[in-house]
Amino acid sequence: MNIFTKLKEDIEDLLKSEIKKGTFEAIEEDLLSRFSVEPPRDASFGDMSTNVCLVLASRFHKKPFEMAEILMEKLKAFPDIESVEKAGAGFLNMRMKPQFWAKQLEEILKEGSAYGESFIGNNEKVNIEFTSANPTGPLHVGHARGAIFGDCLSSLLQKVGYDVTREYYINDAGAQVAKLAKSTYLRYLEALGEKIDEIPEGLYPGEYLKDVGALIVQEDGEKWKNASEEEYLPYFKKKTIHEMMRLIKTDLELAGIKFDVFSSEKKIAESGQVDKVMKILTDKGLVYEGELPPPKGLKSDEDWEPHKMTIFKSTEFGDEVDRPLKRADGSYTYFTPDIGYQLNKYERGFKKLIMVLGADHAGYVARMKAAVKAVTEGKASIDFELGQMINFSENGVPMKMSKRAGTLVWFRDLLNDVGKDVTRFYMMTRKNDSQLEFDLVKVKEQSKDNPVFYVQYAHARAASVRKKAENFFNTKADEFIKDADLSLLGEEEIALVKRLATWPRQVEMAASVYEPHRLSYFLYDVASDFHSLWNLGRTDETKRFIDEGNVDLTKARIALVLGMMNVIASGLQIFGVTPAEEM
RNA sequence: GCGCUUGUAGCUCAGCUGGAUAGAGUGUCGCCCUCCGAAGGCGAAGGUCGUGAGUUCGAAUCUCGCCAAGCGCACCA
Repeated sequence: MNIFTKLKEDIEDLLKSEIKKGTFEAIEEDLLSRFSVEPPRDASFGDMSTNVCLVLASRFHKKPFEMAEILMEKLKAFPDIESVEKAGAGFLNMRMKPQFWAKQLEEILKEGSAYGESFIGNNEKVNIEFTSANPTGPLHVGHARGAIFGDCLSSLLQKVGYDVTREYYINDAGAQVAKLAKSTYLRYLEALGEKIDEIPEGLYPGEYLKDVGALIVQEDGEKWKNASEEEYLPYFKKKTIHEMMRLIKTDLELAGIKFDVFSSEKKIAESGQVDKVMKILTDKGLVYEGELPPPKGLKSDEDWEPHKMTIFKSTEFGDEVDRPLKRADGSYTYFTPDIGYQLNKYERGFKKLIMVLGADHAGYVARMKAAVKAVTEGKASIDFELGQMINFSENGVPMKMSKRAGTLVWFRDLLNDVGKDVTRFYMMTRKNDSQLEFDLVKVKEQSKDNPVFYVQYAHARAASVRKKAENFFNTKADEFIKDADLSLLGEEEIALVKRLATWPRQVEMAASVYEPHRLSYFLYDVASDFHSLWNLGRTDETKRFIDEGNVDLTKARIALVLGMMNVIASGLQIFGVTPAEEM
């Protein structure tokens, strides 16, 4: 439960009843919710703060401080509120009673790592498409960010009550696939002992295709040796795609990512989806035959020959220029099947679509938004989350990556080197759309400037305290904290409870802006509070979590420790990171 | 030339979708272990929030101009 939302609702109810009593003038109902209840910037102001008087006083034809006077008295009567103060230009700052915080801790303990879940998503279906790397080889580090971000965003939206489908689009149709299959064929011949020259320009030279070639030899022997391209191509396409997807799925598994749906471009196209798109757009009068102007970035010395093609009037839906659906030779551009795919999602019941892409696909956004609007009559919306690139370095030395130079690092190499948990958490320490520095050496450092470590360390340390307490009480912690008297907790300890109690709000806020990275900062703060508390016990033995001379206080403190572990676990769960029991 | 993203402490970055005195880490300086995990804690110093205007009770946050960086701008996906 989000305690801020709860208090806001209570204040709204209060306003309504005071309007009834005639304290305030009647105003439109929807205005009554246009204020906020938030934690104050400075904790010394109180626990919760509202701008309700600033926002609404003028509507009631009152001055903010006048309205504040009136509300103060009413709020003081709330059972959980200890005191109310006016501040600034008309803020109301409230302090909650200690029992209130004790109740929050009880709830955290009851809910475990489920704490922070909510229903604001209302079980709405959301389709999140991410990764969707072409099945031409294993995932490389360039896919890492999108894959992890997409997965974490999915978990985050699930946490707040959306019905999330993680989806991967397999580009298994088109010219690239034929090139891929031809490359495999060369490797097949090679595996049969034939001498092949260098893989020709335009084909795929990747080593991993050798395995596919060898596999086909193993299964089919010389069956395809003298086959014509026409004969071998369909099988080699299918086989190679299948094997490449196996590699990709292995990589994903290593990263802790599990997709719900893999959609095949080929299958969707074969179902007539592309023709359907043409028909819908044509029927709406959004298609014409014509020529497009030369691209804006064209340098004057480059050639540009206009062709007559079939074009979608995407400018009617906010795009910069109209986009071609069919080339001059009548074949479809990549764009048309893609529209068909988005329509397919809509037909499967998704009205909320999210696509996670690299920033280099930014040009794709406007046209696809336009297309989705057109083809679903505005009933579905598609949001794009563009991830900026990662600059990889090793001890400060930038790593150059290129396929040609063969220095490209595979995603699996990254995962094996740095570890799944560290990689995932570290990706969540930056906003998706800002550039990320990823130093393969620094992310493994075990110090507090590494948030991954710092948060895990707090959890491991807490686990160690729990273990020690369990030895002391000779029972499981869950048992002996049952009769803990949480009112015994001191001010510093309550401060941590207060932070933990804002967790549901943090999750909701992060979810509402699709920014899971915010949670990493919150977890860092929780860890920091915990480490501080710990250190109080260094100089003052009575402040240790386990005070053998004070059994009751020890129980209450261990309850707090477990509560903190729950919140860290709840957050790490969203990130797909396993909380460390020891390090 | 146009579009998108970004610009906050020396460095790396947060900043709660317009709120109160702009925050962390790192680096620099000072302090705290006869051990519940010092892999940590406490404190000092450090900012004209790129820049110029505008919107209003109130702007790092919204609008516009300018400057700078990254990415993109074909019938390639």
